[in-house]
Amino acid sequence: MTELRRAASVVRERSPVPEATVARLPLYLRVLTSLADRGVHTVSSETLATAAGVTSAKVRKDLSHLGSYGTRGVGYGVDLLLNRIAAELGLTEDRSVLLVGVGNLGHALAGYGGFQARGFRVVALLDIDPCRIGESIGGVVVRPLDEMEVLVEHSRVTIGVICTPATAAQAVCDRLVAAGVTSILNFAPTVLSVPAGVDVRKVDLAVELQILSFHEARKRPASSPDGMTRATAGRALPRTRGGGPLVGTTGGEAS
Amino acid sequence: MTELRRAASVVRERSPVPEATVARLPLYLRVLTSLADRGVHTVSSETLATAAGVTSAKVRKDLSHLGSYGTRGVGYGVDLLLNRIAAELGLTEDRSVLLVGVGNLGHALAGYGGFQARGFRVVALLDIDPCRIGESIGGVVVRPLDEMEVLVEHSRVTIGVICTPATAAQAVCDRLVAAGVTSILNFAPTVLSVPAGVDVRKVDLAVELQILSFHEARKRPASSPDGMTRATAGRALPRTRGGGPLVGTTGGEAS
DNA sequence: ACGACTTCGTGAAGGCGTTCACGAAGTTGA
DNA sequence: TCAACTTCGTGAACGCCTTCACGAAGTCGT
Repeated sequence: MTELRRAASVVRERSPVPEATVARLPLYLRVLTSLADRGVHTVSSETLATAAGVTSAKVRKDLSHLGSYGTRGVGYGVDLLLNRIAAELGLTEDRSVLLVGVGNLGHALAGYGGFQARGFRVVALLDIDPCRIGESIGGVVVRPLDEMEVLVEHSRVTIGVICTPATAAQAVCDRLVAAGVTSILNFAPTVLSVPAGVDVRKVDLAVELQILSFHEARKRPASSPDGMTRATAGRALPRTRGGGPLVGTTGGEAS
Repeated sequence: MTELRRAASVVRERSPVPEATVARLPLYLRVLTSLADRGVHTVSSETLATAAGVTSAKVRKDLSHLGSYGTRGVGYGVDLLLNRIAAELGLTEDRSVLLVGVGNLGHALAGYGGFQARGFRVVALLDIDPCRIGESIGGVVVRPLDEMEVLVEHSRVTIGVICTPATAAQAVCDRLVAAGVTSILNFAPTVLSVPAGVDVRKVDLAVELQILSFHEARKRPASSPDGMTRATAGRALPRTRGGGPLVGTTGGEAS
């Protein structure tokens, strides 16, 4: 107000969108899409909050980072907000995705409809196993790993999905980065190291279960089955390792 | 003190473990398991931190919530710490898991080796589609949805995994809760409402990609359709968002 | 036109988590 | 034994995010 307002036509935000807000934008987007499909034209922060499972204050604060797109006394325009969030998430142009490792999980992700439904196109599938090459999943043919560089160059892929065993993940990651991929979604249970400027997000399915298990343990206080106290001497982890590999192969693909 | 302290031998901490710490314990557990397999007996917070991709201060603070299990000047005993974390996560007794919805993703999760490798047993698979019933995945046979209540009762399952389409998720969730399940891992892209006392964690694969897309959009301002190719790949800090033409084409929900 | 009502946008306060810095407590070597 | 060194455990400061509370700004009914 007192400050000289930059009256430029472009939205000159610095980078006012907190990471926590970014993580919720896809949630709002999903709700708004559903509302739009049902023909709803306006929505209040309260309604949107309930549908998204958050508080209304959070919704308003989050959306305020994108600018003022609401109308006081009415709410937010569904279509307007929907476009605004889609733009903020960079979904106006569809993003191409390359998936490496068509094993158990990779195969499922390749055929997962949710990706395409929300603006992502899996343009290439890669695997090192000759048996899998040539197979078609969701209209995309599995190609040998060596074609990675050519594919990235050609199709302008910027996002890579790693579904390989943990042991191969870092090597694949390095090749992806070298080829020009700048965002990686990692499903392998291992920590990836990448140069600055490359984003990595990881999804570890077992970790989610372990977190639930933690809370379960607090609900049912470790009932001692035989009346003996928990003073086990040996390994408590019920791992049933048959042979002992040198490198810890916890998890990973099992095909 | 004011409260009668239980002198039991078991650790009876209330819940001084912050949620953020809980989320990292599985990570430490994975690293420690790997170290144990390699015959390493002690590890410093610095080494553990590097392997887990966090800072050493964070490791020490996290582990301090579990008690003093380190030795100054030396580090942490790998086996000791491994057992301690496993106990904290409730993994000393193996947790049974029930999976509902053996579709694309559910099928992959049922066969995912990572669960069993880390102390979880998928004891039942359910689906409503008659065509899928009878199929065996990883040694477990797919059963009709109606057997849910009996199975939960019998096998003492406390964790349920939902891999159904979004439209069916809430109904399945309600049945699970009614049957006695108190922790739910939800892969369906919808918000589940549950009574107090039930924990829900959600994993939305498309959301992860959308978050990556957000950061991609900031790396490459997207406006110029054919500006630079790869020559300037890397740093692009001075983001200058151009007012992009919004063509929001976000598809509807997918199965 | 205008008061009543609804809802957004936002400063302020509070809570949680991360990072820093350093004393405490152990080991190692002579 | 004792000094030098390593590393843990932790109080304190800092920053991010959430929550609260309320003014601002619009709509609606008469």
